[in-house]
Amino acid sequence: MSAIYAMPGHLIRRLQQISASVFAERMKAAGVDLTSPQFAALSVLGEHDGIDQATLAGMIAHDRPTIGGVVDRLAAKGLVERRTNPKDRRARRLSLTPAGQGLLARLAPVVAEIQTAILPGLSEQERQEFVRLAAKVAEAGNDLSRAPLALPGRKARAEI
Amino acid sequence: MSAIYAMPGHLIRRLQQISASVFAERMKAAGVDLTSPQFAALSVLGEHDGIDQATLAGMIAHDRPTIGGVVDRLAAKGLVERRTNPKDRRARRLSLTPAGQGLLARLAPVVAEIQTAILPGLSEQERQEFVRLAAKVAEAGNDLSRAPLALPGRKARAEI
DNA sequence: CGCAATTGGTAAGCACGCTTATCAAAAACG
DNA sequence: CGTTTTTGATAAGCGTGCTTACCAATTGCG
Repeated sequence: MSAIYAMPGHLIRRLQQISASVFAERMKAAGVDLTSPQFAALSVLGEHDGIDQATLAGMIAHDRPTIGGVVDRLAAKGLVERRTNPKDRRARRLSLTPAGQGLLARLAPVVAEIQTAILPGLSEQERQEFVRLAAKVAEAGNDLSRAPLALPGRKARAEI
Repeated sequence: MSAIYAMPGHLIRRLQQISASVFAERMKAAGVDLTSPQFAALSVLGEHDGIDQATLAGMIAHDRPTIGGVVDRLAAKGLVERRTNPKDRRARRLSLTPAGQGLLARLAPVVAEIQTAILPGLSEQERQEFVRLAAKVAEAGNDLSRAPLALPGRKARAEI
């Protein structure tokens, strides 16, 4: 047995792989063509209408170029609209189209189910413990990641 | 606060992001140009000389096309050699070059350090618990992933 | 006010990580 | 023995996720 199998780095990659597979499979079963970053973007936009791409990137912990591509594809599917902000002509304000809102509502139960399917083999208690530990690492390690989570401050939120 | 922040799927992605960043940064600090899948491949090859690409893919839980690219890059760096297996002319037998062996040995302490740095904010006990739970999920969910871990059977190992 | 530094967005490029498809070779089968 | 099935590798294509670099717009500061 190679040493890598007990390494957290390898295990995390495997979990990400399992998580992505489960997500893709369930979405396909629901007849929806959406990847998990696309869903994350949709979900945040559902709660924060009108934010720009850089803010969205910060809220789902991605870099700007990656989010640009994700939004491209969401826009191509007619789920998201991009409008130039007249107050800041660099920025693109994003909002869900009616189709995007409808899809998001329809997906709520599907995504809820996915969250338990993602952690197979664990008891309910273990699952909670896993989430607790993972959240702790995500918070402590936020600044170590290349694209840290950046929630907008109160002022920025008010300006939307 | 959006609902996504408590979802295991999102947390796992964040952990993977942190893990990849830490790995990249430490490798760079060590003056080594190697990504984490490249290291995983190198590590398995160090213990299983002469396996073919499909076997390697199974042992690090990747699909064959991905491993093909990883091996391409390792070969380009002069760390791995690819030879056609005369007994099965479809297969490419892989082995480390002396440079590959040397690098692998040099990296052992670096990689050991990385494993604790990957899980910041946890006590030693919590880290062990995290690894235990993650390993449990990885095992239970193996068949859910698109590229399950596939360790060669005793017979296949003997044939190498 | 005017210039410097910052910020939003995108382009180009690279490495995964997966899909489907294709080819050649080997194995399994009747 | 021949045919079908499986298997190893690769090609092409798509979607992240990141880097550096660049432009344009805005902000901060003297």
